[in-house]
Amino acid sequence: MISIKEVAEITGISASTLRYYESEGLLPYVKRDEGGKRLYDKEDIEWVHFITALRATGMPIVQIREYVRLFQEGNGTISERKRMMLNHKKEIENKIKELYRNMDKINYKLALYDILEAQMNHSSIKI
Amino acid sequence: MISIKEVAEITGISASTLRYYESEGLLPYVKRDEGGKRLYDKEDIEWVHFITALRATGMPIVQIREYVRLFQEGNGTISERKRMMLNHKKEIENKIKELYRNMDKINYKLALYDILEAQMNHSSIKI
DNA sequence: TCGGCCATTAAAGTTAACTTTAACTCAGTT
DNA sequence: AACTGAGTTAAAGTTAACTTTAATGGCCGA
Repeated sequence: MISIKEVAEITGISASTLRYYESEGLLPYVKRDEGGKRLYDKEDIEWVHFITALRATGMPIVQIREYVRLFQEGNGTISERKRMMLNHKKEIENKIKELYRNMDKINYKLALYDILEAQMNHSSIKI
Repeated sequence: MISIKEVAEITGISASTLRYYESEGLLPYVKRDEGGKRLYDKEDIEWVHFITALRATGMPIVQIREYVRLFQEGNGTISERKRMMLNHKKEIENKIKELYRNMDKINYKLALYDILEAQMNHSSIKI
């Protein structure tokens, strides 16, 4: 059972963001000590890591909250949760494809710069 | 020379966003007709497409503005512009790598769901 | 000349995801 | 007893990138 500060250090998510995530229903059941301070166990940390992966891939907080809600409902929601993850995986794949497509345009620009520079060298013009 | 509405239709960027981009210095030298209405030529449309690629890959508007500023300065800034594009390309590559890394975590979750579902089928529990 | 459509600007509003602040408490140290 | 450091909450603030609104005007066909 570790403090919020330690979780922040381990996960790279700031203490205030951890509190914010909790207030948004992304981290239910975080325990407290006698003084009311948050205590995180190993499972909580794993969960923070997973949430971070969902966030880093663009899943909005409302959707993560919905996922957590389904999780709390129990095994009856497994197929729905699986469907959510499959959908999200497709979105990530699309995002990657779009990044590649747009990177092509930047590569094209870079190729033009190579030609421009070559021309300038050829005509002895210094940039 | 086409209207803002047509450019919006062609590029998928709304007219208000096109005006916003212009006000932010991303689209300099857009001409006007006698009535003060914007007129876009082929080059402008290409530029909108390129800006869109930069935006879609996460380049912030301030940085695009800086790129445009260098472009307007002329050929003396070619190496700097090329450097910017190379940097941005690296950022996109990193972004893609991070997406793959995080997708792995989602794939792991999906594998767990497969196991869970298999177990439930085996024990004749219906979800 | 009227309605409809398209345009203009400046300014205000929106949205998501945090972050910061203010006021307070509590535990341990000197 | 005072200080330090970490925690708490609720509320306000921030940021980027747009979007919407309000007030205005030109043009064109019926």
